[in-house]
Amino acid sequence: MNKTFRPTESELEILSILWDKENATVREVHEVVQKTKDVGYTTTLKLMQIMNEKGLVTRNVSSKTHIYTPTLKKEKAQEQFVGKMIQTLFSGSTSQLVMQALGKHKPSDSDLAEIKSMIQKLERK
Amino acid sequence: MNKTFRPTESELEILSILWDKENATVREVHEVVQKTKDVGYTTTLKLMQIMNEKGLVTRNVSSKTHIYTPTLKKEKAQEQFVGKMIQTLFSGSTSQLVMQALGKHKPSDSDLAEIKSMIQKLERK
DNA sequence: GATTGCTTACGAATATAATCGTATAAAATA
DNA sequence: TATTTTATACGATTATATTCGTAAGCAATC
Repeated sequence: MNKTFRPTESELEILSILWDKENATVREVHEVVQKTKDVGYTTTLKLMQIMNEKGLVTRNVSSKTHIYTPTLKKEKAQEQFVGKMIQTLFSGSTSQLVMQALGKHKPSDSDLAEIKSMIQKLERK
Repeated sequence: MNKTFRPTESELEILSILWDKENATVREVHEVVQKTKDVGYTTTLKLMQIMNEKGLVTRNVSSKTHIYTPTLKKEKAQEQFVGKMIQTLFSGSTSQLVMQALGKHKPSDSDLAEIKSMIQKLERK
């Protein structure tokens, strides 16, 4: 079994910061959050405490300043959100999602090459 | 200018039904909603009334039973959600999203061919 | 040792989303 | 025409998410 987490918008923002840094203190996270949102320190603290209760993160409490680590893996979250999006917005069609993404946000040439080789691999299956 | 709507989860579900049917009455929408969620008719009604206030849908009131039409276009919603997802979950990398999608949900051969031709078009740009 | 600053804990306020019950009117039907 | 069915309107409740103020403890600095 593998519980499916459904992080809220704010939680997702914090998670993406944690994914970036591997792990971090509330202050470190808050410093990044502040760049985009104007909220108080205790707001970020509270959110991270709630995320801990939900099991989205764990924390190391051995020193006064706690260190938070995400338990939900980035890949898992990507999988969940992409899957959900394909269902609700693209009528279950992966290719439609891919076309939309490529059309609106063109990747670099090397990225295109990478995608191409992936498609070739898929075709051989 | 072009206001960016941010439909909630329930609103998105209703929108996807409306996109499918072009337009529909509350009862028609509710019948589909009921297949997945166990909620009362007035809940669906209320949601659609709120969506009307927000401008997510318009409605034709000329007969007793109102007919609702989505104003937010499916393509626009796709664009918004895909863009947001690329930013928050894929560090701004379109190709990463594409790879994830292709890896987890393999499209049909004809869809793959379609994607391939799209890539070729992009390469020429 | 007293003061200042940083940290967590936690209750409470506020905002937003979702749900439903009831009233009322129109239409369908008995 | 009386009754039943179906629709909207809308207030109220409940659930969930977000925000912040304040208390208390610890540590660095004065």
